[in-house]
Amino acid sequence: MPAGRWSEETESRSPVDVVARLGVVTSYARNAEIFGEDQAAEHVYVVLSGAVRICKLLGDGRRQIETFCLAGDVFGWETAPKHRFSAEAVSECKVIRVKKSILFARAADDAELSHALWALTAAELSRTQNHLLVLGRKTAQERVATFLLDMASRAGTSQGAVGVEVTLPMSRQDIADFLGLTIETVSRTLTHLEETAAIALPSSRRVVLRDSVVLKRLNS
Amino acid sequence: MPAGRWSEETESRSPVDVVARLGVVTSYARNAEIFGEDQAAEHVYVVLSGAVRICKLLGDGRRQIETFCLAGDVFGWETAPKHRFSAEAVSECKVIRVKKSILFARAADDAELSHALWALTAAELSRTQNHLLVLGRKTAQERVATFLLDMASRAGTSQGAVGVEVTLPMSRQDIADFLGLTIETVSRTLTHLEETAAIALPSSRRVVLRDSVVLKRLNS
DNA sequence: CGTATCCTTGATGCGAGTCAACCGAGGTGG
DNA sequence: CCACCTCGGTTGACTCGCATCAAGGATACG
Repeated sequence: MPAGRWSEETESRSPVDVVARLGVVTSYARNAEIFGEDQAAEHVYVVLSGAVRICKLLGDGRRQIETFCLAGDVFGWETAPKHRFSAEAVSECKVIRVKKSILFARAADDAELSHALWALTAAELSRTQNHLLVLGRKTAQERVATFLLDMASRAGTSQGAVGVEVTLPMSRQDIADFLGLTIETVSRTLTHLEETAAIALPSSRRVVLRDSVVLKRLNS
Repeated sequence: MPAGRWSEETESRSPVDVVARLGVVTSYARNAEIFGEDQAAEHVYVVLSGAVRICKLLGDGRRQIETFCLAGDVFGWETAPKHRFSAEAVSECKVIRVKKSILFARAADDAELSHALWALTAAELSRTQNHLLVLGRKTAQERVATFLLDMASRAGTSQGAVGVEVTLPMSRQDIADFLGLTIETVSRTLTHLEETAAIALPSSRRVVLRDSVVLKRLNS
């Protein structure tokens, strides 16, 4: 496993690998809680396989999913001593858990690692800011289209290829709570996109992006 | 100006001061653009006085304000070589502009500064994530209440003091674009909060928090 | 005093939420 | 093997909160 220099533009494999080598692997069952809100934040996690949802709850049970973490993504990241959100396994998944104290100690005299930690946080901030625009200003159709394109690009498919099939690891409820919609609206919107031939739905969890021009127009 | 050790929990004055000493001061008129979307991101900024809005636009003109930066706040922060949002002066304001390259060079062999940069980014991420919950799941009343409490606490008033008056530097349109609402809904909601004695509005830009219990219940 | 800008208020419409029924894929046990 | 249940998803009828459209005030400024 080569060290690989960190560069500002690319999300090099290196920092995640560095983190990975310092921790231990744990498995979680579907819907298992990895950590809860207000729990002590002692670890940082890297997803190896499966998917994790990061969520916040309101007193009356309303839920907002901040992000979904797929293989290679890092979460648990915080300066605060307590987590300000919870993390749950969307599907059966494996994650690496690393003590924050160990990581920080190492970063203190490793400028490269230190920069990598910062870059990862900045990247997450950028994604979160994009999502703000989605939740604040986009319609249901636009939200769903944005979500599908995002999932497709994260699944590593070549950008804009026609007929790409994406398998969604999460339920409609998860999608709804991520997009600030209800389960019914998500379902109806997907049906509508299928009726207008923008996508195909061979099964509820599998989506084929048919007309990426239409989807991208909805994306902005 | 003492160096002051950076501590993980407190937002020490030190890192901002360090940044401040490396840059030059510039003034901007109301509504002036400080930088635009897709412009080269060569500087980082610190607000000295006044307020700045950070925004993103959709093709058809819909706008989402990501955050308002007040005195002491840092913005412009990004790993990417181009800005992914624009920054505009909400009111007459003064900011310090620092070359990112200089700052980064310094951070490379100053672990403390490096940690400070990371902590600032993490803090902004945390605020952005809270705002996701607001935009995704809160009602208009809750959004406005959350906003008012946030502005009050940032204005440095003692938490929860009754009768605190906050002066809002931004227009109703700015508030609406921050909260994912329309100007009319913001106005009506403020009127409604006034009618129910939760707040008082001596003038349109000045808000007195009368019943912080009601406001806090709306906050979650 | 006129005008521009910002804010408020009212009437009306629509997109998404709510409530409720139904469908279909597994899974389990008689 | 089939009856039954459960769980996730879809669909329909209706409601409601916020947006839209449209006037009308208030404040500041030349």
